[in-house]
Amino acid sequence: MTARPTLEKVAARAGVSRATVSRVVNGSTHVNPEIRATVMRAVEELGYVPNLAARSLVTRRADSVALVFSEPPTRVFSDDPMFASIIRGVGHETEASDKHLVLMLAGSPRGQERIERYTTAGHVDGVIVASMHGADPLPAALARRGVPVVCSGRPLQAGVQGAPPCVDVENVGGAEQAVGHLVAVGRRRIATIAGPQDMVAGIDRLTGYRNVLRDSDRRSIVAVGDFTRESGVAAMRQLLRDDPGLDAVFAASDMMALGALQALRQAGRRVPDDVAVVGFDDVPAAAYAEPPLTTVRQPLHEMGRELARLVLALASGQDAGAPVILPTELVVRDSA
Amino acid sequence: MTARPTLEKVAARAGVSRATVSRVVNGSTHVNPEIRATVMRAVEELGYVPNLAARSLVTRRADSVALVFSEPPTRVFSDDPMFASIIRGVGHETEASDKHLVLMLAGSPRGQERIERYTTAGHVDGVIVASMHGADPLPAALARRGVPVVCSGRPLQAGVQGAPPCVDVENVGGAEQAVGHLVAVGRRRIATIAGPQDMVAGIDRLTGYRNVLRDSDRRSIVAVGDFTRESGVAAMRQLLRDDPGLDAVFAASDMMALGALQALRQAGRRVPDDVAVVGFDDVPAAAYAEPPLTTVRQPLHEMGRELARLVLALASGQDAGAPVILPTELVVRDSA
DNA sequence: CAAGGGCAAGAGAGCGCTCTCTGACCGAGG
DNA sequence: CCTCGGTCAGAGAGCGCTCTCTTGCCCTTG
Repeated sequence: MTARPTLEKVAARAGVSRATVSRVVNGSTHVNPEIRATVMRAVEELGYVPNLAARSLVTRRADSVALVFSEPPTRVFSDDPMFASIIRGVGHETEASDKHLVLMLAGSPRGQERIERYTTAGHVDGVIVASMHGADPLPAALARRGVPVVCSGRPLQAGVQGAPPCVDVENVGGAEQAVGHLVAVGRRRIATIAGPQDMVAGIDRLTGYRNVLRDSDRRSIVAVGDFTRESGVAAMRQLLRDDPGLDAVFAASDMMALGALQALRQAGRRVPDDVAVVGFDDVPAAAYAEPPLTTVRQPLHEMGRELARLVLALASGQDAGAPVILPTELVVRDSA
Repeated sequence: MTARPTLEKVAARAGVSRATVSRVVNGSTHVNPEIRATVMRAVEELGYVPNLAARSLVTRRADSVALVFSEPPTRVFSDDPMFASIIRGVGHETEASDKHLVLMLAGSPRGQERIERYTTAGHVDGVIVASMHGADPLPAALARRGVPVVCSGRPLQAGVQGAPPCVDVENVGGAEQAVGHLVAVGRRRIATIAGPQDMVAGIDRLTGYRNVLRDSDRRSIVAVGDFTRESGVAAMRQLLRDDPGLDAVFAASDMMALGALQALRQAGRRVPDDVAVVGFDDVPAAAYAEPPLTTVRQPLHEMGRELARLVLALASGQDAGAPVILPTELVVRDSA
């Protein structure tokens, strides 16, 4: 690694002081255009790039944002295209603001601690916590130390004063759309494969399901999965045992819906003729399922962008404002 | 944000000098155990966390690694679970080495330039370039400036002196396994849906296909896709037009294989009875396809880990060594 | 013509840390 | 007795940058 030029070097070359070069590099006004040009040339010729560590040391800004997945990454990253979309959205926005994105995956408990140390140490301007579990202690810990933090997904203890700002989708509303559609097409015995009940998305989507059933005077038939395909298969089988006469299923995630499709096929039920199926997420695979899956689309990319925008706003001293809730949209395909 | 304690503060509290605290914090030997304990206590009580910017400024290390996806991220991150696996693998390893992971997605040309500036500026100890396009100028630019760089996927100009070190999978060998299997089960007219011919993975897998066909005295039937599902559908249709009598297809990616499955179904061909299909990648969806897809598994997670290990080794001054080529494995399911 | 105001550039003090160098103190050997 | 080598803690010099403060200049004004 060859020695990289410093401000000092550039200043010497341009025949000005360090301070002036700094002003030019940082785009300050109040610099004589002629001198500015000279400095620019020197910067160019020397290939000068500011040392961020030095800058960060004095400005106490890091120009970076941490994106934390504090789940054990196995589940998080395997199947689920959602996380990639969020990452993309966040990256999109951080790039636009010229910030860097530090990705932290909490594999081990040691990783957890590491993340907490790192993020609370002021090495980032803000933290996006994409953990879906409500019980995650990280957001609160960060907030306590004054680090700007934004959560993806309404935290479980929401409503409590001091809950960190968050970005979420209309989980209740989306589920209502899905189940409402099932009701509208005349289904009578509508079951659900709920998500894990320690995650807000799991809880809220079940709430939406129950809301519609209550209002339409139907009995609820519930099995619980963990958002994975395998759990969808198991839950569907359970449902078929519990109520062989069911004629519709709302799955709280597309992966579970795909699993349900598989279980239904194995059980000899036709979709949607015998059993209508609606999922949630609109993952790419949903459109290619057999039959193509009717589902509730969430704007993941937009969610990532919003997350980044919000944390950046907080980092620049603005107030949090109300939680951002993004709309969902029912995508009707063939399965219901 | 409350003022975070500095080394100075800790030193004052422990009644020692800054240097001693530094020694303790950095785990140097040659410190009296008693004093060490006192210092540790002070660190604990004050909640001291070292300022990385300051440390980095003097040590000229960044303790972080950049992972660059220099493709337009649309394709990269959408469907493809591969990237998530690589990220996970890299994250796994960086965490183990207590390094940070800076993720950079080149969306725009401006992003490209930004990445180049950032990575060449010495703000990271090393760079992992996960661009699959052989023509990417970034690795060479980095190598020129002395920044440790590792590529995922053998670069196109390999063999040329000064090609950066890389980690790749047995693309040729994997394709040979796949097509060999097709030959072994008695297929006569074996077509391929090749990947893009400006990517090494695309080129190499086609080479593997041709190798086996040549040796087994069969005619090659080739259509080219771009690794996406949609392109798989289109290519399969083309193939069916070109040679309606084909009885097997090797697709250079699972997504294309899934597309092929769909096109075959629509064309009324049974898989594997009429046409056998083999994919490449072993994405999670492959196991759930109708019928479950026979494919070539690549150890993506391991690839990520190896990538990280390699760049970390380079960063610590070790030599590159030969390219790391990870083995692939034929996973026989029902489609062939 | 002197005094005041405004603006551009330089000087210099750190930001928090590491690391070399110096100095103090100990026990051993001449 | 003094010297020598060895170990461990402190002193202090920066790392490259930003930013406040000061200085110097020119133009306006009384």
